[in-house]
Amino acid sequence: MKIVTWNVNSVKARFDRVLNWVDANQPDVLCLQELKTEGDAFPFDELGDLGYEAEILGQKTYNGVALISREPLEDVVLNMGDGVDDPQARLIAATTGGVRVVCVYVPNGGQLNSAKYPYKLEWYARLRRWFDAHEDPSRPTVLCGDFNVAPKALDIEQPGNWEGGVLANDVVRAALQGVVDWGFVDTFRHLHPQAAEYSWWDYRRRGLAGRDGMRIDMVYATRDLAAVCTAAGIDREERRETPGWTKPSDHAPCWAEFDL
DNA sequence: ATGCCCGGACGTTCCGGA
Repeated sequence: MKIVTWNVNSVKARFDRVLNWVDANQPDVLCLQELKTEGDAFPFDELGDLGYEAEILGQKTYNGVALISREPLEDVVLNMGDGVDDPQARLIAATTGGVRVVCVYVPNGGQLNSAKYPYKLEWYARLRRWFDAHEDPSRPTVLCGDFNVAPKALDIEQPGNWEGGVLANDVVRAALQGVVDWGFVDTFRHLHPQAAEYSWWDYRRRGLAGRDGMRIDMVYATRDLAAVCTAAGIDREERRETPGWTKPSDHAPCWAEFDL
């Protein structure tokens, strides 16, 4: 089973690229973030033609997440439902092909001194409580998405540009670790302990050529599932500009394969 | 010098992204 996460930065602007990528790469499960639509622009019909069904939690302009699978999507959950007044569409979960899949778009955090930063930290704390209350770490579970945290200095191409900021400091890393400690393994890092590969390149820093990438998109799996993870990688080519073709997202698809 | 690029919209400039 091949599971992929991809922050597409508007599914409407990325319509052709998403369908082309799915057709070329044939994932079993695809998790998308930053749809930036409530659903009218989502390619339900075109994905159906390729053999997929989809569930989405849309939002106009910002956020929005989707789960796309060849197998039925069951027991769908939309956002955490924890009583917090939070209208942002950042979590969708479902069971498909025998695996519980949770797709998240973690808040960016803005600046350290902005209100968005404590919102990010609280979102991570809520996510851990949500797992404690609703999910079972003994079940095969995948948590994937855009975590807006580089787990280690190794995950940053130019640490001097980012260390200490909202994506790379001890506090946000501890917040991410709090969720990971529920029972997850970072599949990419598990299989490639020393690999310097990245999943996001800022549009403002000349893309891939700017050599300033970060690995902030991950596919986490529970231990038993990670034990049968046979391959994991990042499709850096998808981040490349293609003359005469739709522009790339600033994030690359990140994938893991499980021998199920 | 910390900027540069994108997508979206109560759009012609702003916000958010990370």
